[in-house]
Amino acid sequence: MFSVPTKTQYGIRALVHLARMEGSSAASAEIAKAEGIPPKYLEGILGQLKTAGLVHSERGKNGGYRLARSASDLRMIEIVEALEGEVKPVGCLDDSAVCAQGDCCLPRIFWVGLKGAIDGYLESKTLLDVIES
Amino acid sequence: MFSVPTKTQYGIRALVHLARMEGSSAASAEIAKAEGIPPKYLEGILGQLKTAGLVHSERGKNGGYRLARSASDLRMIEIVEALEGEVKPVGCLDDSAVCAQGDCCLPRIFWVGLKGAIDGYLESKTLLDVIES
DNA sequence: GTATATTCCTACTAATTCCATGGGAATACG
DNA sequence: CGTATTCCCATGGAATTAGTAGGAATATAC
Repeated sequence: MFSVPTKTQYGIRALVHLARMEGSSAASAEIAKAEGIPPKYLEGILGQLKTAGLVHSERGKNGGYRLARSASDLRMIEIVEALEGEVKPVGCLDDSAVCAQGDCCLPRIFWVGLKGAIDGYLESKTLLDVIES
Repeated sequence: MFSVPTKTQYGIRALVHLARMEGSSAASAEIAKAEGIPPKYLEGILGQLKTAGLVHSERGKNGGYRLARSASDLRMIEIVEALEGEVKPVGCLDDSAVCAQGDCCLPRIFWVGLKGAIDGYLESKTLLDVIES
């Protein structure tokens, strides 16, 4: 239950790698080799992280990726949401009047609470915390 | 991210239904109709809940299901684990020495913490909490 | 003891999501 | 110009989830 997709695990490991570069950049293929991540797959993952503004990139020879911010300023929830979208245990989290009958939406508050517990943890941790743990 | 399978949502709604029966039993088909759950699918779900000891059942005419314990004594984590297994964000939660190289297992502590946050919430809530929320 | 309502068991299919892979265009450096 | 890199789009296989189907076993009521 609640297993984390490889995409997210790969993404975090890639960011850990970048955080250790101390400001200099690393190429996708280089990270992939060091971390044991399928190279082509990682390209896409880094693309998503770039779109979300978590990393910067430079093309061409000597190009590569680097963190957009310091590791202490990168919250884990940003990373997770960039790669997999918002934490959303069930579809009807917001809308309290979806179901006309039955107990369909009764557990809604319960799921909202679960989202709160998960979000709270992910917001409390930064990339630096992960590296130093 | 972290979406809850329909099986678990259905299972919880079925238990909510049973909790409201005040001790008397309800047939699977009856619950399915009232809650808008595919009948044959619900049969299997109730079977799992029975195997886990969360409900009791009686066969034959006038048979059906009832809660094995009072709603205030049924923790939500029991229900989730009965239907989907243990909360396990990543595979290598226990073994701290799985990965020989790379940053594969560095984030382990982070995932252990996430499991703790989720488990903590699910342990703190009972079926009665869900009904009364 | 027969009809009926129910759980219980096993297997199967359909749909969806996850996990990549492939080919090549655009860009930058030397 | 040659090479290393990001970037973009499409495709395919694997795994999981979701739901169906058929019928055996069991209990009740008449």
